[in-house]
Amino acid sequence: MKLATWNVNSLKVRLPHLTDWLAKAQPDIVCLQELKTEDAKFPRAELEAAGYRAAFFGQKTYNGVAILSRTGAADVATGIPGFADEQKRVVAATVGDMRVVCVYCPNGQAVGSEKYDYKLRWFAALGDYLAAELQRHPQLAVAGDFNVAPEDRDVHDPKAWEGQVHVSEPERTAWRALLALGLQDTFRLFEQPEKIYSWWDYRMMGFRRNAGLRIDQILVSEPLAKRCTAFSIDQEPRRLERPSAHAPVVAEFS
DNA sequence: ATGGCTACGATCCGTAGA
Repeated sequence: MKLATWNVNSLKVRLPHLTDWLAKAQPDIVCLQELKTEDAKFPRAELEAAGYRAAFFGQKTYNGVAILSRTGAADVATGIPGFADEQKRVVAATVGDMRVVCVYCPNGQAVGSEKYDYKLRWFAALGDYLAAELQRHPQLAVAGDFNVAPEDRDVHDPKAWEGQVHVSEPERTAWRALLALGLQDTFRLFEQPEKIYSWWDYRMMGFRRNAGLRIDQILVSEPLAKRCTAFSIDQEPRRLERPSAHAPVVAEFS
């Protein structure tokens, strides 16, 4: 069972990349972020032709998330219950025996900004939500763009990034609070080479220089961690013309 | 050197991303 997550940065622009990748990688479940597409314009027919049904929570211009699956999803929930938010950042669904929560965590813009405060409040609300989900669903996966590089080894140049948004201590503490609920970072379940990232800046040839951050993650509950057999980040789509800045991240389960 | 891409929705520039 392959579970993937990919921030596509416009589903409309990236649809050819996405359908090509689905055909090659053959994932069973795919969490998508930054659709930048309202629900009425969601490319349902194209994705169904590719073999995937979709649960989506779209928004014009910004944000927007979806869960694609071969088998279809049950008990779809949108947003964070009890957290009023205009921004469409969360969709959850049950696929087979797995509960999947797809998240597009706020960027935060700059430490100390209004958006940074929103990011920290949003993470606190997400933590409350995931605690409840873990009670109800032992086989829980939380996949998406967390917009936090958890440790310095997840950052190409920790010195340059020190104290900046995505790596600041309050953000890392908020990210670790999710693990404290009983979730594990599938990337760290395996021996990993150094300098593995999931996002590279469009500017300054970020990808060619491997100037990246590992901000896209798949977190899983203990029972799912025991079933996790492989992890990979597929850099191939990042090499294409007009790529998303993010690479697809994949975890496999027995 | 505080820039540098990319997408979007609005026009031919501003906002946002990370």
